[in-house]
Amino acid sequence: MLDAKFIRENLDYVKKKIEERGTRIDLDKFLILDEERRRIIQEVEELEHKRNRGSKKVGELKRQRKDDESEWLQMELKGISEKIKEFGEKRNQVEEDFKDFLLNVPNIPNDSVPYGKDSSDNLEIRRWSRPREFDFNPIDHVEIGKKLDILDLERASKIAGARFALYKGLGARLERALINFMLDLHINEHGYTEVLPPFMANRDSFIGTGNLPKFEEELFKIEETELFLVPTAEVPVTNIHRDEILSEEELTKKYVAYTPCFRKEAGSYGKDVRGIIRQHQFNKVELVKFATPESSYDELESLTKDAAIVLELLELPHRIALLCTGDMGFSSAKTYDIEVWIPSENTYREISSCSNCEDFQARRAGIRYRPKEGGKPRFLHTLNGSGLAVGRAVVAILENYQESDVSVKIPKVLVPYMGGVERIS
RNA sequence: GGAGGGGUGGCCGAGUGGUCCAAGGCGCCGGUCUCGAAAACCGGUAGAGUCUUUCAGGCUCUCGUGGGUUCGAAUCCCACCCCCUCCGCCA
Repeated sequence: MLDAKFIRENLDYVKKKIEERGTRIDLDKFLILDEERRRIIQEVEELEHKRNRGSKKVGELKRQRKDDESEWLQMELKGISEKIKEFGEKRNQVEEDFKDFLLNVPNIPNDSVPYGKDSSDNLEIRRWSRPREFDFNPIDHVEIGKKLDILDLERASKIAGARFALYKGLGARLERALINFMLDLHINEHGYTEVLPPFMANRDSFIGTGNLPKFEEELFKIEETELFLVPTAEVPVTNIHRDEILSEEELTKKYVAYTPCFRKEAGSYGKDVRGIIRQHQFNKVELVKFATPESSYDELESLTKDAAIVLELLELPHRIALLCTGDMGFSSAKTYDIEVWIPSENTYREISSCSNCEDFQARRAGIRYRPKEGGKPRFLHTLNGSGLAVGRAVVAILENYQESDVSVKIPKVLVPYMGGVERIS
């Protein structure tokens, strides 16, 4: 959520920045709403002031046993109270419209974000290693999974439907090994605190991160309870500190969490239908940071590095892209995508997305900190990034590490996590 | 699921219709004392919105949330949410 005062005072700038994202928002409507809101606040508060003063007087009169005068005044005040109620309803309505409007305005891109329409305008920042050249015809992860009997998509669809996976044997083991490897790395080497949050969260939490009210159709909802399955650990973990005031000394706070993620993938019909690239349920290790405004962009760089190191250690070729204004998520002010090489598609595919949301989520979720030098609490900056998407890491390993005999070598760092297994064959 | 208890400022906790502009304590900040520190003592310490904007102040709201009663609600009434204890069921 943007600061209403900031929009009011920087209308042209905000307009331009929102347009750069390719979002159309009628900010003139906002101005009208804002003006009406402030007008009605003034009206109501003036009446309330009158009433409060009068009520105090009634108390005095009663103590002085001036019952007639009091009676008179009470009658007058009753009228004012009725008016307050009437205006109050109007005020509530306007405040609600005002808030609804703000909750649907996306974040402003940081000035370091390049302008662009879609993913083709993203800026490649760097590449790590080169795709391997095969001296045989490589096959895709679906075939590898079937031949090695570690991935059974037919039976998964019998159980739950399309876009679900059933891992078996060393396939399941590989998924689990990756989760543990990533968690240990971020905990031990990068200083994150491990958390294991609920896999469902309530509406307020989803509003806090910006997934609601705008993107409800992408979520799985548990009807009876008003809970939603988390589409990413970003939701429960960022909300750990909702409505809290932290002290500056505790910042930067760094959390890492493993959760399964549930997404309806509405609007992606016909996209990535083969394999396990795009699933309704997948595993992810997520990094979340709470930082001061002054440090958040440095923290974004280090967070992205923390995520990319996973791929370096797995020795998987990848590149990092700075997303352009038109390709960023709703809550983000700046995002780096990390993309891993997928041989069967002859291209890089997103495996991590690292964002600085600045104070956008903090304002929605009421997450503040008290500055060291004292004074008013300030909204802090929230950051998050995949570290990494586990299913896609499995795809990358199977395809990049395949041999001509359809066996798959296990990356060195994972062998201990695989109970010493060095090859799936 | 049943019964009972409870949600008050950064934290603990008192407060059953007007002087609550929320006692007291802890913590924090400043001062006195001291070579310095501790202790003691003194003083100050919530947030949001809005207006005027001498950036200082005025006003309004906030005691879990939303309604209601009343001239006036932390306090009375209704609904909901959350936490705790016990019982039942269960991994």
